[in-house]
Amino acid sequence: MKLSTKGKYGLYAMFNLAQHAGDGPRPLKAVAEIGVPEDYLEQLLGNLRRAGLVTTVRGAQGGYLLAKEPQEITVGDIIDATEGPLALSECISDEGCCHRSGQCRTRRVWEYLSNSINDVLQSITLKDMLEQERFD
Amino acid sequence: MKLSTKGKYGLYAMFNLAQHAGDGPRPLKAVAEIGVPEDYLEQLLGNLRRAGLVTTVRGAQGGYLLAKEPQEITVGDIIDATEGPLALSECISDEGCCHRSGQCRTRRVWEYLSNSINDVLQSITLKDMLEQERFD
DNA sequence: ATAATGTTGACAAAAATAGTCGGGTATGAT
DNA sequence: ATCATACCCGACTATTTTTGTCAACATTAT
Repeated sequence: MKLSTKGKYGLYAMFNLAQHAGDGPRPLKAVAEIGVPEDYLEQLLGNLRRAGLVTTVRGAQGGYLLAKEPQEITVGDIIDATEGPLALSECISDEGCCHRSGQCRTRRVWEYLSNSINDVLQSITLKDMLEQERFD
Repeated sequence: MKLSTKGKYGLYAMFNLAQHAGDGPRPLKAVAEIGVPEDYLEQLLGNLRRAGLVTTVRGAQGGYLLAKEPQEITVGDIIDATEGPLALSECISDEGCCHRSGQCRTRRVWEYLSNSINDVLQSITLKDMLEQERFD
């Protein structure tokens, strides 16, 4: 069970934007300093834009901006936008998977785990990362 | 971010063994009633055996048995054995990944998240699933 | 012996990941 | 106007992971 690079790169990129919030639109080239191929990063930022986490300014002097304040953007939001929703089992999103004996008894476990993990992911914001006061 | 079928099938299989604990060794054919190809399930049970979660009896009348009491086996143990350890970022297991600017600041986040998620996974045992009293 | 059963390693199809590329569109600067 | 800077979008490809399948072997109850 691991994260793909999409979620990781997505967080790097968003953190980079957070660090430079207030500097005006930040072009892709600049964000790519986190060490991700530009063409690939562009796709990820596209997903983040469609998720409402960044806004863009097109044309010269354009670039990417956080769409909200850092304290309003959580790690969970970013993972969601770049990796797709957390789905420990398709039983949670899909219906009609419980036709075999014994499996329904595990469904509530997936649900409980998903909710718990989402809570954790939602509990950290970009602002927390900027301040870095937490994380025991 | 999702679980592969390995973890899911692994939990199904372990829950199946838990339900039939006390019946003696349960052959692969019987466990496969959870709806998983026998040849594939065999590999997963092999991993669960090497992780010390099941024991086996070879030969006729043989089969698989839980290696411990249901309350001593957690969902986290099973996911670990079948999917490999939770690794949100290779920065946690590997060293030497923090040579680019800004990335180290995210490392502690991965660590915090990993620990939190592991806690959740470790908090549910097979006994909990058998009794099914929890899971709000 | 023989049939039932677990063990092992190699192989392969399918899907997901991780990019790459080429052409578009918008816009500030000149 | 035009040009350079940037974002936008869809298609393509290589690599890796997942999800099996298979064949040969080892062990043991009967």
